[in-house]
Amino acid sequence: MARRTKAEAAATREALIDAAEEMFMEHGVARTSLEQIARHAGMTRGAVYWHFKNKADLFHAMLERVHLPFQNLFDEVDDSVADNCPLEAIRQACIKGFVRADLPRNKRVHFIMMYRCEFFSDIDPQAMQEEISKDVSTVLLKYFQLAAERQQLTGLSPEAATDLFHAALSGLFYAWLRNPEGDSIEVQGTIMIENLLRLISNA
Amino acid sequence: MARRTKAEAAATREALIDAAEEMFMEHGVARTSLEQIARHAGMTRGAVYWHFKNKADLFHAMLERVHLPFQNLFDEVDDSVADNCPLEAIRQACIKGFVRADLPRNKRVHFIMMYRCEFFSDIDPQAMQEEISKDVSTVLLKYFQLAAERQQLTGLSPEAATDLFHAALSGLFYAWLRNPEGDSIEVQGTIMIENLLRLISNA
DNA sequence: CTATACATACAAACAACGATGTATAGATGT
DNA sequence: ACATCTATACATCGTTGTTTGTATGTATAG
Repeated sequence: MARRTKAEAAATREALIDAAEEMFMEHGVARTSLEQIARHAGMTRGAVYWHFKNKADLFHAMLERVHLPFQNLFDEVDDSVADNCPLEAIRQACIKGFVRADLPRNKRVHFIMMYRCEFFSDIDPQAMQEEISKDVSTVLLKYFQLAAERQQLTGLSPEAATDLFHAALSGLFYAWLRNPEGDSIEVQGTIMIENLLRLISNA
Repeated sequence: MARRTKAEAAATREALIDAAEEMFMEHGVARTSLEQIARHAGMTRGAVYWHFKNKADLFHAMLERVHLPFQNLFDEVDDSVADNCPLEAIRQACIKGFVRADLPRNKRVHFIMMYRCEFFSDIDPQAMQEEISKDVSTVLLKYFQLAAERQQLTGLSPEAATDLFHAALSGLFYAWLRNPEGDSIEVQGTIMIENLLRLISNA
C-alpha cells in the first residue's frame, strides 16, 4: 500500500465513516473499537488515525453527514402558503422531514444517537437531542403564532399547540426509530399530523 | 472489615445499587467501572462480586427497584369512573404516573436508560423501551375503545387516538427527562393531557 | 521532460493503562 | 464450627495513542 490520489483518499474517508456507522449500529459506540471499524472497512487503524483524531472525531464526522436544521424543511414550501396557511406549511415541512428521516443513512445515524451511544469525551447525545428539540420548538412556535393571528388556530394557544405538536412529533419519531425494520415514518406520521392539525384548526 | 448481620448486608446491597445509580448517571454505564462503584459506596469490588454476578446483573437489580406496569396506575382509579368515564380514568392514571416519575430515583433510572447506557451483554435499552411502549399502547387502546363505545370520543378512531396520545405522552416524557434539573413533569403533563383529551372528546 | 525532493496515505509494531474475573485470606455473626 | 460477607492480590485481555516504516502521488527545478 501507499499513497493514493486525493479522490481516493476522500473515498477512503467516507468508507471509514460508513464502516463506523454499521459497527456502531450493530455493537454500540462504546463497545466498538477503532480496530473493528478499520477492519470492517478493509483497512487498519493507521488509516483511521490519519483521517480522524480519535473515536469522538470520527463520531462527529458521522453526524455532520446528516445534520440539517429544522427550518430548512420550510425552504421549499411556497412563500404564499407559508404566509397565508401556516398550518399547511407545517404539514408540508413535516412530510419533507419524514421523507428525509426515512433515508437509510439518516435513520441509522439517529438510531445510533438514541439507542447505541452513551456520552463520552465531548459527545453528549442528550445535549444534542435537546438542541434539536429547541430548534424544532422555536420554528413551530413561529408558525403557530402566525396561524393564531390568521384565526386558524382554535382551542389552543400557540404555545400549547407547539408543546403538544412537538411532543407528538418526537414521540412518534422515537417509536419509529425503535422498529429496526419497521415501516416508513411517512405513512403513520402523515396520518398523525393531519389528525392533530385538524383537531387544533377550525378547518 | 468482615461479615455483617443480614440486615446490614441488605443495606450494603442497596448502597451499592445507589452508588451505581449515581455513577451511571454521572459517567455513563459503559465508562463506569465496578471499582468506581464500589469506592463510591465506600467498599471494594469484592463486595460487588459477592452481591452481583457482574455489571449487567447490578444493572438489572437497579431496574427492578423502579419497575411498574402501566396498568397498575389504573388500580387506584375508582371502578365506576373507569367504566363510565374512561377518558377521565386515563387522565387520573397519567397524573399518577407523572407523580411517580417525578420521584428522584425513578427519574434517575429512566434517565440512565435513555441517555446513559448502550446495550451490552443482555441489556438492551431499546427493547426495554419498546416493551414499555407496547404496554402503554395496549392499555390506552382498551380505554379509548371503551370511550368510543360510550360516544365520548369524537373525531378520532380509538386506534388513532391511542397513537396520538401515546406519541404525545412519550415525547413529553423524553423532553422532561432531558432537563436534568427541570420542573416536575406533573405541571406540563397535566396541561398537555387535558388539552389533548378536550380536543378528542365532545365534552 | 525528467529527476529529485517532499508531502501524503496508509500499515505495522509497541508501550502503557485500565477493567475484568477469580482465587484466597480474613473477620464476624449465628 | 460454619456460613456469610469483605478486602486483597493476581493474571489476563482489549483498547488506546504513538511511533516508525514505506510506497506512492505531486510539485518544482534544471
